[in-house]
Amino acid sequence: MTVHEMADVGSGSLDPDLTPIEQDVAHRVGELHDVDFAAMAAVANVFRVASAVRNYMERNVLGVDQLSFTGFTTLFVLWVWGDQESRHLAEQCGVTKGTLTGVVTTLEGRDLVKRTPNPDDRRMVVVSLTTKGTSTIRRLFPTFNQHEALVTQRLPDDDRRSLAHLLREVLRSVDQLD
Amino acid sequence: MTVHEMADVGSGSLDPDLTPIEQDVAHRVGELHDVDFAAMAAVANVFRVASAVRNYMERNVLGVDQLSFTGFTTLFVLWVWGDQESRHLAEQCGVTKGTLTGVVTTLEGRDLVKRTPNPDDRRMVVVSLTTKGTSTIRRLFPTFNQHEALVTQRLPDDDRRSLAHLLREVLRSVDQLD
DNA sequence: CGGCTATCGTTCGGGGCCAAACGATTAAAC
DNA sequence: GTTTAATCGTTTGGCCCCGAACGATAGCCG
Repeated sequence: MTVHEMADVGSGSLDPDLTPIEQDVAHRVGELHDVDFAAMAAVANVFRVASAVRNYMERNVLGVDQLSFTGFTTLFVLWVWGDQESRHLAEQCGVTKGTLTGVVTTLEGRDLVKRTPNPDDRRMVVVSLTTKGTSTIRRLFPTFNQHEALVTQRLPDDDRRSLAHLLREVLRSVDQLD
Repeated sequence: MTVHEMADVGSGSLDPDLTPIEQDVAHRVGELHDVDFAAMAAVANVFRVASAVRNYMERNVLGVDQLSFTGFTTLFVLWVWGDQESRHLAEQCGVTKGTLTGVVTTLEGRDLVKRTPNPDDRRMVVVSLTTKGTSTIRRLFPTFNQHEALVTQRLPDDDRRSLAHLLREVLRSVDQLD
């Protein structure tokens, strides 16, 4: 249903689940025709949640270790998959290789990861966890996961799985477009 | 169900909906006890989707106008709610006021918004759309919304609304924690 | 009135982020 | 065997992002 169609039903028919912000948007954008309001709400809330959770995690979990969210992700990827060449590490962290260079340099300066040139192909560099990096991610991950549970505490377990499932479908939609 | 409990059922019982990445994580993190896998998958996928959609939009919709995602958001907020004092604008855009200063400066340099000092209280600055800014957001928003529909094209309308609803609950969970 | 106190927007430092250009290295083509 | 092309990680320039510190302004209260 578009906003226009929704307006036809009467302004009192606004979905009460909408946040106050969304209700404003529904009213003001209503002047346009053919607005896909469901898609707009879904996408907008993905960004709101990502921003809120990212800030929450950096403040309450990662801040004490001076770690950025991407820095944490990098440690986690290396912990789960083991040593990685830079381009693979960048891809799994969801950043470009140029960005990863900076992130790895930061982590290397704190002795959490190390670079090792590949002798067989001198273009490549292997990134791996140091002892300090390993102990850091092993200590941090359980806490991080507990807070993942907290930021989704209003959702029963089935809803958490539904949320993950719906997001995977969006991911597949985007992949189809490239 | 934790990963540990899931492992008890047998490794062949992994949810087939999981992406290959998630299946790896489930196996490797299985050494730990009490991992809330549903929460982990939900949160991780929020970030994957946010990153993928943000990059997609900046490349395919906003790139031609040299607009960042936050720049677009700023124009949209001003368009929907009208002129805003900086602190309100920052809050609705989901960034700090320090960040907004830079974003507004960038937009001002491209003649999309303008700053007006408030004569009644000279601490405040009102940000408003220029004529060029108004025409830009009016031209851009319909295209943006069409691509919001595209990146969620694998979801029927009911699922889009469910997704938005579940995300709102996460937002409320985070708000309760502060 | 004059000194607190709060709040405004800006500035600063340190990172994260991308696209494009780059040098180094390897592989392919002839 | 030398030229050509592809791929690696890094660098660069420009912007976004945050938290903390700052100067300017306004309101309170003795």
